[in-house]
Amino acid sequence: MKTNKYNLSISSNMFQEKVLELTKKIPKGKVTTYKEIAKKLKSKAYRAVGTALRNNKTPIIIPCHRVVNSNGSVGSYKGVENSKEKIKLLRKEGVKVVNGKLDLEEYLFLDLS
DNA sequence: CCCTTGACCAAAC
DNA sequence: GGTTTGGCCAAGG
Repeated sequence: MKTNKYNLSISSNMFQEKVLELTKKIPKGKVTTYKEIAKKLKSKAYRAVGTALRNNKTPIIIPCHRVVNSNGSVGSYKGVENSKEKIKLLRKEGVKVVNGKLDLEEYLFLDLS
């Protein structure tokens, strides 16, 4: 979907908005994956989810550090892979991170309604 | 418009 | 266990 006859974007930003909304719902001490967020949006735009979070201007309000890769590695934060800051935040919330990875079986939060 | 770039994923080496 | 490869799709140039 691109533009309408007035050359205005139709559904741009909606994707990002939804991503941020879902991210806000992740409880402290839990995480979710880029894939699960995309799935909730009925999309396979895994990468676009990352793009949306990168665009996030309010990292405190939007806890984007709780979004990780589906293989259990923490992924990136503020454009930096395996960000020390991201790991720190997660640990502070009670998530065990070992060697840049965590146990999804234990921490994955799926009920994003 | 077309082309490139990613905070990714799954499968295959 | 790890690295590479092709695919994915929204955004920006």
